[in-house]
Amino acid sequence: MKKFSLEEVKDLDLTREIDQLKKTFFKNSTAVMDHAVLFEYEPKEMVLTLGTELDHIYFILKGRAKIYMVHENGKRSLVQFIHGADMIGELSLLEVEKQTKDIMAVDKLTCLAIPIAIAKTILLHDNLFMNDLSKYLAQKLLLRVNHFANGQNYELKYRLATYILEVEVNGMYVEKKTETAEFLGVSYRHLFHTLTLFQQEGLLLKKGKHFLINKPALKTLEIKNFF
Amino acid sequence: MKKFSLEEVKDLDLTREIDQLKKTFFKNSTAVMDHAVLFEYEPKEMVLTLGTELDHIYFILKGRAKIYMVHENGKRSLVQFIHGADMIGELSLLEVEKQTKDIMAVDKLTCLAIPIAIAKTILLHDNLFMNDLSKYLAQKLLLRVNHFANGQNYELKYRLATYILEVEVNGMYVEKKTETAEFLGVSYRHLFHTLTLFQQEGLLLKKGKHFLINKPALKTLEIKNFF
DNA sequence: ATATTAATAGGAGATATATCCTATTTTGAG
DNA sequence: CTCAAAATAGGATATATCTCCTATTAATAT
Repeated sequence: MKKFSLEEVKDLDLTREIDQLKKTFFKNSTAVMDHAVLFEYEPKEMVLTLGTELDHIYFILKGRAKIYMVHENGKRSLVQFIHGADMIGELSLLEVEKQTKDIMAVDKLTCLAIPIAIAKTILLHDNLFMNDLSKYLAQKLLLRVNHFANGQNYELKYRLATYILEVEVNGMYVEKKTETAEFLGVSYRHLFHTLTLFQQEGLLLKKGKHFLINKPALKTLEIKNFF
Repeated sequence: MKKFSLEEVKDLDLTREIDQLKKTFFKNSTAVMDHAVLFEYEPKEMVLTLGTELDHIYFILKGRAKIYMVHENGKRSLVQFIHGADMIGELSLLEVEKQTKDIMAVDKLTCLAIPIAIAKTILLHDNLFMNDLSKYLAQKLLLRVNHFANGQNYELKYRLATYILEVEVNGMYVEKKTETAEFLGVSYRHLFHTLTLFQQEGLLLKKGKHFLINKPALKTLEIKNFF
């Protein structure tokens, strides 16, 4: 993990993302920017580990990260992917989370970090920020509930078809299969089994390491309102 | 559904619950009380049906309700039970929900209702309320994610044991089995199968329609941090 | 009171998904 | 460039859970 001051930003090509932040979350609280620093994590680096006490709240500027819940029995589940404009530590800011979850960078991850103490004294008293924060939390809530409820109600083939249609790039499904399995909450083995079925049924065609997708066929399995 | 004005409250024995509301959510916005009315629903009455446009935001004073997500395929999943001090319509207030979910009263349900327009002009500008609302949403988020992630990671017997220990009254498990099945997100049939296993293993003993629980034995299956 | 609906109870069978292996290939670190 | 760690690939088997039945009993509404 590397730290940068905001002055060093120019070379990092993050001015657009930071301007965006100022215009949304910090519209009325530009003062917090005086205390902001940048944190940069390497792919697969742990951003937080279970139970850490947070001293900053993060706003993701670039890159993606995974939030895991670690279970008693040693297993863990991917709770969500987070990325641009997502926050880390909002639950700590509001003092509702006993222990932080595991968070791991996926790509190179750059965050703007505000000391929690500053956030508490400035942001929590900024009504515009609180409105944004509430909306943000409400959206998260809807998304998560949708995601899990779908997982409970549709078997993998429907979720997988929907997911592939969502992340497809130029008619190709190029995501890492390990990541897909985690996101959909199934074992890697089972994902593979279903992928093989999809090939047999002509929904997918393997091209090297990736898959060419049969969009119309996949559409027949698609779940509406999944995302 | 019956409507009451706030003046009729005395006979309903809700003064304590309303005082509580004033002290928390409305601490700084007692003005909204001038526009508040009371809605009372009968057991099993639908409070909202899918896609209704909400004109009030509700605060539950008494009773319980179930929130369902209705899926494309006709199935539905219980998203959560809500009860005293829970809100209905917060997502509409924040304008993040396209369509409301199905909500059904379980017992007799009494809510204090504030017109959405009033809530938007008063509550959304009340920083204390916004803080409470954010905390409320953050807690909901944690609870839901926990619940579903647990469901994904532990098989029924662990969740059931944990649930029974949570809702047990004087050493008896008296909940309706249909409700338990919905809450734990499994088929009624499978719940029953597991209940039978529990009896064979001496974790439960049927007493009429209810079950006498073997606490120490159930404890061995309990999931920590489930609720 | 009577009719209807919901809850309880459980048999039989199917299946979606997990667990546990073993190999090969690819990627990343030093 | 080399080695270790992930990712990909898939066989075999087990099982948690579902679906589809059929009764019986309890609750609720007319």
